[in-house]
Amino acid sequence: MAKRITTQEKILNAAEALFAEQGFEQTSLRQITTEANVNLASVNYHFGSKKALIQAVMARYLEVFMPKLAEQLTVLNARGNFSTRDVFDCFREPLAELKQVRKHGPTLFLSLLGFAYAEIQGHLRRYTMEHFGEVMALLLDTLHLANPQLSPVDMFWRLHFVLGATVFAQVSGPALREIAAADFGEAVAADQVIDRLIPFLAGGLDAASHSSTVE
Amino acid sequence: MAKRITTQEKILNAAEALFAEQGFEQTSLRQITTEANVNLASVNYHFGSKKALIQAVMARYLEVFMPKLAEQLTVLNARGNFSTRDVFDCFREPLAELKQVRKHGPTLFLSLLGFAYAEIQGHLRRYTMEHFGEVMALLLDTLHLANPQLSPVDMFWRLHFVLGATVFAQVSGPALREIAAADFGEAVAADQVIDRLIPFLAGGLDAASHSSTVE
DNA sequence: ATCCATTTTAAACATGCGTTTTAATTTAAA
DNA sequence: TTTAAATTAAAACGCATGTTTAAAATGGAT
Repeated sequence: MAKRITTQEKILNAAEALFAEQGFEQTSLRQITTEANVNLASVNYHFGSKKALIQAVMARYLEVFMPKLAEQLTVLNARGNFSTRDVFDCFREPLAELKQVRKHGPTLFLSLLGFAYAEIQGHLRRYTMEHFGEVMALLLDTLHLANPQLSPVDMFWRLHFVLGATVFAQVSGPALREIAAADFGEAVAADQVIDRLIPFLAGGLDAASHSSTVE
Repeated sequence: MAKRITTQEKILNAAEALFAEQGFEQTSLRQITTEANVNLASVNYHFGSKKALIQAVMARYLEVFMPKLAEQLTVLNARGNFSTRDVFDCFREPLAELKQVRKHGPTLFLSLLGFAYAEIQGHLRRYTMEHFGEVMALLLDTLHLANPQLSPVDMFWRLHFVLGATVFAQVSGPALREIAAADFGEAVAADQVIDRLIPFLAGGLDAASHSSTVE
């Protein structure tokens, strides 16, 4: 009664695991096909190119995550009178929803997103902007409503600072957790990193702008 | 009376410019030697390998920056009674000092640091930790003194969130500045990104810890 | 001026990459 | 069962990389 796993799925599963661990550019098709026990050429047969494979891996998560996030943000906007913290909490549920895609979906997705953002200079940039664009704009508007004292351009920059910190925490998370465990004897689960991160991000976003703090 | 520029210097100058723009792995030795107008093999002759060249490029800045930073932090610790903002301000002077190394030294160095941190999974990690280790520990202690309400392990994580946001702002800075200019009609110089960043970071670091904000 | 170590040069090497090709095999419909 | 399409398989292609080799050129010291 075990579900038949197609070659495409075998490739996607092996690819996403290796991508999340090493990044896109550092992972070769030969690694992927070896791990998936399929022929090298099958990647180009089923997906056309490595670029297309990367997009397919991302799409599997984005198509679940993005609508959910947009929905949460829309609800919050309709409610009105909310804080920065409320905006960030909109991410929790859509992220948890990714467990349905894959067991460790939330963690995998954040790692993938991290590498995608890190390699945004390359071919992923256009694709990312196309799919992130409108949700990003909605997020930007929502954050602006939560922090009307900040100008839109200030909010733009701070949102990207937030993304940078998040992405980096995720990408270098394993290494940092290892160091933290060694230096403080305190093991931290991957999920708890986000709990540490959110107050930091909210505090940064809510801070007074530079123009009003210049001495 | 123009100072004689050696082949090694020509290589270092061309390499650092390309590294700061594209990252280490994305820059080939052929690009570097073409830009520097030297022979391809001269890199391996003078530096031994590409790895060693990368370290030489970083070392030129680290050897100036790190002692200056340690000095500033030591002075601040001796003074006592300081804020997070004071700690961050310790970075300004050592960074400005890099103009003596190179005209656009501060910007170049931050970009290089960003890529180094981003590629920390590779061979740069050990080298980075060796040279950053003790200064990082001093920085951590100093930040803890500025924020005694946070536990050391909390501070550890927040410091890395800070580094992540900084690094990312630098690495993806050019692309973001382009977008900001298009969307807001507001051109932002590279230096001003740091002015936007510092209040954000200080606000994040000073935020209440998660344990006291859990609902 | 000669000699020897240093440096520069051109060429080739070995390796890994994404992709393409061509044939074999499997699958499913007629 | 036959037939045609879809899939898998093995091999090679073309290209770019870091590195090495061996000869040529350079530059001081004797």
